Amino acid sequence: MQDPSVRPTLATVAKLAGVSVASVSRVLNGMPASPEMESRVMDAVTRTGYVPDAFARSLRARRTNQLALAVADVGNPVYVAMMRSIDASLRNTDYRLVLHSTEADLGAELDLLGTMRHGYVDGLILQSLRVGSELLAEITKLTIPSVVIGLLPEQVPVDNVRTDTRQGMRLAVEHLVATGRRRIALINGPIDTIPGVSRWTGFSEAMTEAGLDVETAPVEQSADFTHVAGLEAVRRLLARTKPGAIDAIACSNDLIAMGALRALAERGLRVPDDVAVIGMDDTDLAAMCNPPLSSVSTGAAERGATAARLLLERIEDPDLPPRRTTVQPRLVVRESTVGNAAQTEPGGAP
Amino acid sequence: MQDPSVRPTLATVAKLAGVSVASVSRVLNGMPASPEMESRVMDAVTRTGYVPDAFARSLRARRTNQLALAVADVGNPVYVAMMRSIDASLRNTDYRLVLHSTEADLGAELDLLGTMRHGYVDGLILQSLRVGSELLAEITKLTIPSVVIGLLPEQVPVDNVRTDTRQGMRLAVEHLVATGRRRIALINGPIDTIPGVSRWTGFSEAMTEAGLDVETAPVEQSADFTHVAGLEAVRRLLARTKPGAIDAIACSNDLIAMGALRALAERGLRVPDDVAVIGMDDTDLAAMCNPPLSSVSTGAAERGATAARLLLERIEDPDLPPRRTTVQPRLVVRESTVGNAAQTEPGGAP
DNA sequence: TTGAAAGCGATACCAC
DNA sequence: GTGGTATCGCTTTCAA
Repeated sequence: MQDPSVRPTLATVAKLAGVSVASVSRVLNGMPASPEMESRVMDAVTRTGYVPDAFARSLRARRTNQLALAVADVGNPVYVAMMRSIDASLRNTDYRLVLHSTEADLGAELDLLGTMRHGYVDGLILQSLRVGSELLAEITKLTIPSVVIGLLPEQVPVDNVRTDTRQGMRLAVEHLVATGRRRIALINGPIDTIPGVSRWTGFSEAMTEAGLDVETAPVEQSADFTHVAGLEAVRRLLARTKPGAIDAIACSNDLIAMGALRALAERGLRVPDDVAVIGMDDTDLAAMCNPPLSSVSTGAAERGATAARLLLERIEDPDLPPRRTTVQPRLVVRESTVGNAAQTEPGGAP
Repeated sequence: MQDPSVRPTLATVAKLAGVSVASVSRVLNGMPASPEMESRVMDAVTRTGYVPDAFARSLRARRTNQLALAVADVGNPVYVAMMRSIDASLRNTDYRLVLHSTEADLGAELDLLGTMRHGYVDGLILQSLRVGSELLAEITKLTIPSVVIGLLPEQVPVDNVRTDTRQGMRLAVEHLVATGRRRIALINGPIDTIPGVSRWTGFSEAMTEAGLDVETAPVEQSADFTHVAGLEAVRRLLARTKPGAIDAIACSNDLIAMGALRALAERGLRVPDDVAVIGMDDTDLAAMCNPPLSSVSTGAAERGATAARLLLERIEDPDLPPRRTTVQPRLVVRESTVGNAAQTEPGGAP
């Protein structure tokens, strides 16, 4: 072992082995070399405790071995699930993951896209709730491979992973109808967001197809997609409707659904006996609820894994045409809609 | 604007401005320069759209502007809270966060510590459940500034952030006793882990001090700290004890407590009327439970923020003596122990 | 104040 | 197969 206070470099190793730095580099990168050379180099490497410097290598090789992941909120279970599966997808590659939380703030997102130009990552996965024209402009200007998770307009030439929440909400309502519910309420998120609109559309379509009147259906808007806002929305809903007027609540996501479970309990209503509740996203929370929450999976993990795959493919071949992947929602039945439910019941698009 | 396909470098800017690269570098780094020089450079910079290359700068400056964060499980709400607050702490610095999930696997942790030697980060925050001798050996060998979140032996000269879960469990039991409970059960995690031992110790101490018999107290071990394992453990507990034999359950964490809420509901037992339940960690989940879960906060966010601060300080001054910070647990009362509880009730060490 | 030039540590090209 | 060396993009002496 050498003096540990100064980090050994290729030159250190080369000198000790009595060979050139070029040879050391070659051996270390698995290029052809004589057995004699190999053993001398490897010996010197272990004796010096040499480890290549990531940045020097990157500077030369024009490759950082880093990918950036930007999520709206590192605290939200849906995004956590995505992160997790992206992390898992990268485990057998030599990419590191640089994490950015944008707090769903446009300014932060724009900033982030700007910093990409410093070239500290080989690619970017951007998860964004609302992709407006401003953001879009920056995204298309990006010079590094990138994948957007979220709803991108059709013509944008950027790899995109999305999920069909309109269809997801239809699955939810169809399930409620199939299990005998007729007085179905919707707790939607803000209607001025893309997710809000598509959920509303799905609800409306499914209700109509079931021969139920959407016009008179109780619909309440939650201030946002959080538990607290959901709880308050359901309280309002229950306050303004007659007892028994509602026998099911379709919620825009699991957090809101948890609020619903709570609000119903406060009123002494039993789930699912009096009122069925279904959520959306099928986060880890759903299985942990009391009672366990039926939910429509929006495939967060699958979306994450797909995004990772698309990104790696594009890095491999930047000339690939832009690709668009849609993850189909899937119904997961638990006890909040069916008392003695099977653990899981497959569902999905026809 | 230049040809966008080739990234402008300092040389590009220098040529356009008709000055030397050294001058451009100086201006860009805010070193003294004539106003004339400044305007010429800045003009050329905007015209070329120049942005410095992160890796080239790092290679030269011996500073990566990156910190590594290794957590046992990016899916666990406690670690998510830590991540979040670390991320927030770094927001106003120019450090990026490289995320690693070790899956609580020793091999993965050792691997990770090894990769640190590639020098791609300026510092490391390592959160680990069980710091054994093997891991410890590697940690002390680390040549970069690092902070460990978790229980480190006293003599280890590494910055350490910890929480006193023994005291935390005492707070939980004292609260149960203070609210009239006497037949208190403990659902502990694996007793062969550090957290498992300290929770048991705290439980035992508090019970004894309250004049309750620990020997006969119902204690069940959960296979791990997850919801499913907790649910099963509580089912076992209820199966082997007489109805009414238990009027409170202290749980080793919130996930287990959620399992308890569910298991009690399955038996038709009311919370808190029949049985009080208290969790630990005070994760986001606690407030979302039905009923909302009393919990002992182990200050995940605070621990994260502290770790970040310690790390930045050490990077600033590597000669600082090793520091050890303990975050005191804090009781948070919700409805699972007290029917009509105040939202939060301050508590803590004497 | 400004410019020339020497590295930082690794890779890859070009002779031998 | 091996060694010398230019180069990646930037910072930082050292002179002028």
